[in-house]
Amino acid sequence: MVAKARPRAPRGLDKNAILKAAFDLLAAQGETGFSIRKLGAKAGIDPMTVLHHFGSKELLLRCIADRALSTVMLPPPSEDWQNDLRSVAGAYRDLARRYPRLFHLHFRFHATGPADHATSEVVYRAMRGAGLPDAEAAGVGLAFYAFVLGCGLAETEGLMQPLTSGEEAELRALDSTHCQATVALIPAFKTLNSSAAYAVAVEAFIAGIAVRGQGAGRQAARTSSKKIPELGRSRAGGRARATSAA
Amino acid sequence: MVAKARPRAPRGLDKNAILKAAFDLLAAQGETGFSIRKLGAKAGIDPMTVLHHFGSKELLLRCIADRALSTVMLPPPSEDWQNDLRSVAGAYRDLARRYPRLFHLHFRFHATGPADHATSEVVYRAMRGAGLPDAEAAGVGLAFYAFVLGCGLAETEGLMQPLTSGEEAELRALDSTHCQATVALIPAFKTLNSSAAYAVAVEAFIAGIAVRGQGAGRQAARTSSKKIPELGRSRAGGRARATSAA
DNA sequence: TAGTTACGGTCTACAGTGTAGAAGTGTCAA
DNA sequence: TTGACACTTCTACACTGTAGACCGTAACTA
Repeated sequence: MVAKARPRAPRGLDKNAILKAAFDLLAAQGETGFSIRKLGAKAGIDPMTVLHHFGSKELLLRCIADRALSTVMLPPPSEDWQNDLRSVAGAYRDLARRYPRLFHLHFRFHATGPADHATSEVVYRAMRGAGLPDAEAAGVGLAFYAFVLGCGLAETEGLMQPLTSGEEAELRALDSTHCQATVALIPAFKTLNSSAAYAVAVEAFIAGIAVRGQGAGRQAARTSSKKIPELGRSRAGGRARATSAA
Repeated sequence: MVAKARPRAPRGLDKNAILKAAFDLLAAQGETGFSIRKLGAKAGIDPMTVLHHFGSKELLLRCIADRALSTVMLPPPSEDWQNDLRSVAGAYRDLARRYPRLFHLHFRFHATGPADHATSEVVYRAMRGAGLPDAEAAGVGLAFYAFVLGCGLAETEGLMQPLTSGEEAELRALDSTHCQATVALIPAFKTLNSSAAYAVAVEAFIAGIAVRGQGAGRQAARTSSKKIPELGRSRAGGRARATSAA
């Protein structure tokens, strides 16, 4: 019994080193392959040391998400609100592609920390720059954020990938009278370019915000669109039916 | 030893009854409070019976997601593609609000089963109806789907809720020179109406798609917007800087 | 009718999880 | 020297998903 392998004494491992190890492990293995015990083994410390520093696994994950967010690079806001929105969208797409295994955390732990505030400031500034009234700028800004997060998550989850042969077979087996458009787009799905799709969708959203802002700026809106709802979803036209097939 | 409490014999519990119990448990407790053992206890069966029918917890969750999706009611596609998109957006928002504890599953297990195909057919049909070329219709259709899912998830995760007093204090503590727009919007955040925000964002996206479709229909586009990128994100203007504060 | 097979259901056991509580070890101030 | 304190580790508990063996019943075959 010469010496205990791990004396119970301070070892100079600061919180940041543990966080870095946790970040790397999660980024590499994903959430299913991530556990406090595995982290301890990888970092060469007792699992309970991790909890002593971070309180719980939940709080540790929150710190990891914050750390990922802090790597987001964003040019300073300019006079061109449209380009500012493109920058935000591009930065978050970058984030999703750099850390696909942990991007989903940004949905769970949103809007905590200064990194997020700097980004959202750009978004809200853009919404006002587009001419939206404050009452709409707040909501549409959040929706733009949700759009960007949703697209990033869709990409990390494989929704934006080109069709595999197995999926193609599944689509071809669909009733071509009821799924005419889906079947017609199969070639497009096979050659899907997620970067292009993302860019076009962002452009569309920005163009729509511009339309909305111009309308609000000139008059009471209600010029270009038949109706601009103030509340609730429109469910007009057609009897509702279940989408599930027989 | 009169009788074993649970004879190992068929008990008439079909897969569907187990699925219903699982659905209810997950919808009520959320994923953290959901386990095979708890489900077994609630349904009065052995936990292994669940696995015998569903193979694994993962596959069971997939079935639960499919079941939720099959409750989506959607009017049949009409001649008005804009209204069709509103219907899809409204139906998914409904879904998120009805089952907030399990909505996130639709990101993990996307596009499996006939229910989803019926919905996405409406989306792709709308994209073509808007005048988008097939190469764009596929990607923008998926992005619209990601947008809808993202907004739904944002709502279930609390991102779209009115500001609490604690969050308000946090925002007020921000540097008002760097976060001018954010601070200015605090009153709007306090009275945020998520239904209205959702509706306005959907209108904006639809309007943007209409603009894009008209441009593509008439000429080569490049009329209303300075540039319409074909690929990649634009990162023009300004030196990049980290958004994390000192 | 007897034998076989297939299936539904259960039991046990294993390797793993997060974390509460206690205890050891070092550093620094009083 | 004596506390107080922060850091680290150990032990233990309640819980998880699930592999593999086992049992009962029903249906089919010879």
